[in-house]
Amino acid sequence: MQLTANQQYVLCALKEANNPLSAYALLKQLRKPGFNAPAQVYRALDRLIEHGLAYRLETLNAYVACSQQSNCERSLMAFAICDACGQADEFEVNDGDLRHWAQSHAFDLERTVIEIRGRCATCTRHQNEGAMK
Amino acid sequence: MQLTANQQYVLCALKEANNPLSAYALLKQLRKPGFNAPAQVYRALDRLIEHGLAYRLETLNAYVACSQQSNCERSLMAFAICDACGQADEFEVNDGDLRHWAQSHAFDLERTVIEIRGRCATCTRHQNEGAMK
DNA sequence: AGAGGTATGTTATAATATAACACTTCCCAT
DNA sequence: ATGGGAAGTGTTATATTATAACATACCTCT
Repeated sequence: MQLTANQQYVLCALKEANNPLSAYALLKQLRKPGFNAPAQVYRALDRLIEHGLAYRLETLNAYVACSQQSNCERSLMAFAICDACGQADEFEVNDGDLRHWAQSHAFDLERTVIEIRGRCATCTRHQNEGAMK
Repeated sequence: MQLTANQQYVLCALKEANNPLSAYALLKQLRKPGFNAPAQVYRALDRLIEHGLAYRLETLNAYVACSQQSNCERSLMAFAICDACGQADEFEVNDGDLRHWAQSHAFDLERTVIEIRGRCATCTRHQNEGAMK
């Protein structure tokens, strides 16, 4: 898989970010390398997502690089998104339940989205410390 | 739980629709009863969602009425969304896996989103018939 | 009656995403 | 080698989704 220059720019920006980035945040960052319009960002994102190198977080309208070294494509990834700090953790889940429902309802499953929202360990700890004063 | 007039209008519109409706589709439908601005729709939706009477479909930016008679709040609901006809089926899933991940990572889970995309049984059948000509 | 909370109507604007079109680049089949 | 097609690019314009802000209205409890 060979990435174009634009796709590499976007992927690098996502990898260097600590948090998910919106398409417009990416655009802002990539003005210097020559990005001028949202379509450029969205097109690169589309390809990256197609190839499993990035994900769109549906509950956030934002994008992240795939954090797994190997094949994200083989397994189902879920995201835990912290509402306090914005970090998104990717993890693998067993989708047996969903596949079972799909099969028993003759639903031809193409794509699965699983996102959980809440507070990450770090932010929960800080919140508690605050409360203890 | 007592709904206001606006909330009832929105809930009825959602219930009568076969498919998920966008906020602006709702607005368009509710011009006659006196809706004039998106904020009116969004506010009503917020309350309905808060009370478990409606859901937002994150992958669709659209809204549906809860299809369960009883308490959707007690269990985790997932949606199967057909990319051909747009229908969204609500069903209950076991989120043991996710809760387990959250617990073992000290993630304070607030909300879970599960949506699957694909083709419903009916549309898959029609597609096949089409291909058989 | 009046204070506090929630809902409402309204105007304006922010944030996210796509359409459309002309042009380029690259590959490879003739 | 060449020209034809697929994919990518740069650009302008616009569509779609969502929120901010603020004045007013409507309840409910005292």
